[in-house]
Amino acid sequence: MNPVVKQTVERCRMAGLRRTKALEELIATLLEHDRPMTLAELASSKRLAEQCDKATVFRLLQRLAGHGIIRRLGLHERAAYFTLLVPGKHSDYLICTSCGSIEAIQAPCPVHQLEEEIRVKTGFRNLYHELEFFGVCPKCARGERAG
Amino acid sequence: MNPVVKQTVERCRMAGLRRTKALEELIATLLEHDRPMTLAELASSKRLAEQCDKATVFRLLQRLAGHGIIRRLGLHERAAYFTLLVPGKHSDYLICTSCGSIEAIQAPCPVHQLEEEIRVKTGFRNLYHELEFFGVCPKCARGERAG
DNA sequence: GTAATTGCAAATACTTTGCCACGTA
DNA sequence: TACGTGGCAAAGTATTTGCAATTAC
Repeated sequence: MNPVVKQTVERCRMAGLRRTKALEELIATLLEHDRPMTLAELASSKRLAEQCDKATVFRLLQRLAGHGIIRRLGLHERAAYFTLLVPGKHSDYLICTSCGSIEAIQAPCPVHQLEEEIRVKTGFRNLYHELEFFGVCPKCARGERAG
Repeated sequence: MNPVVKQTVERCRMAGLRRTKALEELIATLLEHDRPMTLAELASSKRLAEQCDKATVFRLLQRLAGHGIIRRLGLHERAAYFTLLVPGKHSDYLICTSCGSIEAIQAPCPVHQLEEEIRVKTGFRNLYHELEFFGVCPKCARGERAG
């Protein structure tokens, strides 16, 4: 099993969750796609479609989000997106408003200092941020895909 | 009439939209609240509740977003949020995950340079970003409001 | 006069829950 | 054994659309 999957399942165990097949497949699926995914995408993905019901995936996502193992994101679509939180790793995203493609941005995030200032000035706890860039990708701009 | 409302309605007219009472009230409502609002909030706000149907507000929001007068935001809630785009003004937001309060952040946005790099490297068109900070506000942390 | 806009009601889309069966610890 | 989990189906919430009537230009 992929070491990050193993490590994440271990975090789930620490948090008091039971080690089920569905849990492992969900984490593996999120990890191998390496981008935020919707409930519908997850529930119909190869690993999970055969494994369990959509309601189960939903409840798993809820539990994992509650324990800080995954995070729920907005991203403008009607459906919510979920992304695996790997300790020490932070991602911002670049999203095409035409075809809906989503990719993680590699560049170092320029927001940490502002985040620190906000933490100090406002007294907010458990502060984190989300940064997304939206635009029309070159393919869509060329008309290769309709939007 | 508030000059920003007037100016924004004028932009709508330029874009080919008709000047209706509902349009003016919608823009005035968004402006006076000065924070992103949901369709439900807007449709039930004092100015709009008496003015028109929720479907009308929905379609107005759609049209305005299509013409770049307002923008649709994610913000983690199930409902979509909408914010007025005033030329030359950019806001990032600080959101309490416990009570749901939303406030605009005054500090200059630290993302412009990265945005420029992304524009150049990826060839994305019409690029813009959204930056939100989430956390638990001091009131909620003190237990004044349940979460 | 003509096309955009609106209201009402019905249809969708996505999420969330109830209840009882099942599996992990 | 006990309690977290899972399946199925039904309910809930927010969005989106059809169509005939109305209104801005």
